[in-house]
Amino acid sequence: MGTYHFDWNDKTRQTFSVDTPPPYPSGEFHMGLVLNWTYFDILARYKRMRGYNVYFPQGWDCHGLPTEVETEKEHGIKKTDVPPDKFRELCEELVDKYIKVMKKAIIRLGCSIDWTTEYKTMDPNYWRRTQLSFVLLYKKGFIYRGTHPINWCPRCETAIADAEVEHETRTTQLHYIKFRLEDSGFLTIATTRPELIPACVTVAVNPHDERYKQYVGKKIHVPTTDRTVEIVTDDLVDPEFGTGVVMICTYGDKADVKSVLKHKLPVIMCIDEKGKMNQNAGKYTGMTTDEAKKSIIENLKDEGLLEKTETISQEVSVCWRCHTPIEILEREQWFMKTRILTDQVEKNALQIKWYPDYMKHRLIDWAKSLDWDWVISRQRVFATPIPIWYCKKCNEVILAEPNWLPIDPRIENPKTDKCPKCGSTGFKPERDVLDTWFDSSISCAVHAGWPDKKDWRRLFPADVHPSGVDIIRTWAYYLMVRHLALFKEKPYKSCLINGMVLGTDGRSMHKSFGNYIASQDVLLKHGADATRQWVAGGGATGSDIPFRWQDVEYGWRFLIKLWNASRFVSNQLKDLESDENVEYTLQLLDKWVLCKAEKLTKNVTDALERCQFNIAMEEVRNFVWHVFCDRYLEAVKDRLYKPEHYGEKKRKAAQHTLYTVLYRVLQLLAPITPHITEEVYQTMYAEDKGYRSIHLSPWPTPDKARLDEEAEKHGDLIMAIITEVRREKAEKRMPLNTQIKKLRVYTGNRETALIVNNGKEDIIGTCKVTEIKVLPEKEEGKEIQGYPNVRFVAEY
RNA sequence: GGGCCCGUAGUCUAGUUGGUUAGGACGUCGCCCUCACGCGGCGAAGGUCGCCGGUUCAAGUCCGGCCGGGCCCA
Repeated sequence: MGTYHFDWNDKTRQTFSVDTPPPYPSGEFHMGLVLNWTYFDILARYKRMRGYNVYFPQGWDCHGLPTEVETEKEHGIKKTDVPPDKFRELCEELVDKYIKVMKKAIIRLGCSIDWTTEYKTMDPNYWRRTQLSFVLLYKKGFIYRGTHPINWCPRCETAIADAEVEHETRTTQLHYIKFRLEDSGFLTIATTRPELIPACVTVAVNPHDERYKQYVGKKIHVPTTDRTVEIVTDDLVDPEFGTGVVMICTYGDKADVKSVLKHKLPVIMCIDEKGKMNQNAGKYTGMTTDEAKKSIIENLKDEGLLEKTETISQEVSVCWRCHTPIEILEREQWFMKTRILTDQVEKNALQIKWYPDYMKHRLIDWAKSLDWDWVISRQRVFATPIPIWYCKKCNEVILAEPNWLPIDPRIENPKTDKCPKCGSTGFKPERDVLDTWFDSSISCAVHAGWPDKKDWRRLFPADVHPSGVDIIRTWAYYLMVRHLALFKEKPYKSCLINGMVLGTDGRSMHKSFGNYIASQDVLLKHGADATRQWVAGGGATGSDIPFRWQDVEYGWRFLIKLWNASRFVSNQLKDLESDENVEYTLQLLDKWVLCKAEKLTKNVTDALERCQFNIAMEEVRNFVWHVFCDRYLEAVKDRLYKPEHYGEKKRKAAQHTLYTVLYRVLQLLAPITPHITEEVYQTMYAEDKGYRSIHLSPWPTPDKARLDEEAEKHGDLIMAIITEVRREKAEKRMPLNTQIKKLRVYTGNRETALIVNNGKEDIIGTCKVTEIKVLPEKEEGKEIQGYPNVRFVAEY
């Protein structure tokens, strides 16, 4: 059984399950994923050492349009050129290729995943579960089919959900267009989308706008058409925008949808699924929206109806995958009722532990802001089929039974002879497929073993759901609504948020910005452990972190430092058979560093409990580099080199301390830098400690016996004296190894004198002192920083 | 317009419930050439913690206002 294997049969240890987000197999494991995966791998490794039976699965969220597009390109075909199952096969080949590449990157990064759990959402065994969840939600009344305004991406030619719509600021032209009043005269409206004039169903002004009160209720002629519409008032109209008169079209934006509903206006669609003008657009029929816009403006100009045009910047709604501006179309689609769950979402979001805490607002605010239910049908091929047929005669919906699944209605008929309503035997399949989020949003239940494992609730809800800040509104939200609807239970107990990776220029990292760094380059240059240090130490959990080569290099230098320190310790321990049964007399500085190691253990443990990886990282790096290496190792060298002078028991004490502290440090670092710690463990400790891997060793708990506050305080004083002596040598531009003939330390009192005397051997060894005198008097001399009464005089 | 977050040395950033001299990294400037490491070591300089006001014995931290930036949503 592998080191990271989850033991299903172990009922004694507590479980800890990670809801690993299955990534989209794009073929590149980018720095954002490195950040994400490192976070929860640190957590998984930490929990494993804490004694949990850690469940750390890995899946792949395979379906989606980018793969369709690339498959079409690669094979020079259109998705409709071949049967859906054939096209699916071609997509699967591509996805498998990309998964291989990404899997390699995850392994290289050192993630402690249990690969026996690997799954792909495109496997029939997975979409069986997606379909089952659809069937169950249908039966529970959460699924409905309806004709509603929906977001439509004309490039992808599919409906998309609110969560898939992003907003961008773009500069655009605001056209001032004269609409002829039926009586006489004109009103000038301002619009950025003149191509929608054929779909204009009313003209609106703000009810409080004095300028236009007289026109309310009057009829106005819609240019390019032979229609007139009534002028209405609407609070949504901003009197400051343009002329304060706007046209309401079906549909220009979501505000139009509200107005149409409010004023019970007709719907005139003039744009089709491909983003072209349809027959409602009159002479503009067949043009693209851009062509129609140009043409209409030309015509209005000719008629003298175009007053002026100005350039403004405007928020445009775009498709998050391709950044094409979306249209709002009215189409028949499948929906999941999500808004009825909003109160539940809020209640559960507040029960969940968020890292960091304020991220819960992202989920709650998003849930509350939704106007529409979730549109779950997509007009694509490479996705989970909707398990529905329609009766050819009476159009009755025939829902698949759970035991028919998985099933593709586009290929197979329902496993029933006749329509349950009219008895007819002809069926037509639902050709639409499910949103890919419908696949991935049951991950918590699927990871736990639903529906096949009887005891799946044992791993449900997941202990942690890790998520990028950008996908809280999709992943975290959809998980929540789906599991609440299916099981009346929240899907995860805690949510660990990672920020975005920024480029060295401070902007978010994008290929198009020219600030893109491929994770492969980073991993190849400095290795996984250095890269993971950049993640852990780069910034506070949840905040965006900039990519900096210097940070990775620092991590890499730290590894070299740790490696060399381990080498040194290993050399010094050559004659130490085993740490057991060694007689030693701990010296002040031994107790000092042991005490500091205990405090470090507590601080790192606390930080990891709170998912404050940056704090854990800094604590342990600081200790290893500055306390252990720069101070303790340097101070103890003399004692190690000259047992004949100090005595064997003092040397053994140093050896014991080195052995103990290095092991502690390796354990504390193991979750963050798994490779180097394992390597050192195997060569120096494995035989003695007996654990197969450092990652299976029990997490250290602070040893109260070693929490010697007095020794720490006294050691700090000895260290301060050493520092001050060095500072004087630096000030006098003398080499550090300059021999001091005589060092007099004045302590001001007898108590302090005893303390210094206790550590004088370390001062002698570290500062190269021939003779030291510790005197309780108060005398002139160089003051020790932080100890105003302690001074020294050195004779060189 | 609403919500959330942020503003700390030249640069990037840490700072849990308010409590010693605001921590770290990069960069800069001296010095060392010490037998684990020069991918080192020892030191130094550099901060009115955006601005204004308040609460408090005590504010980077809490409250209010202002200025500036980011994200999400209208």
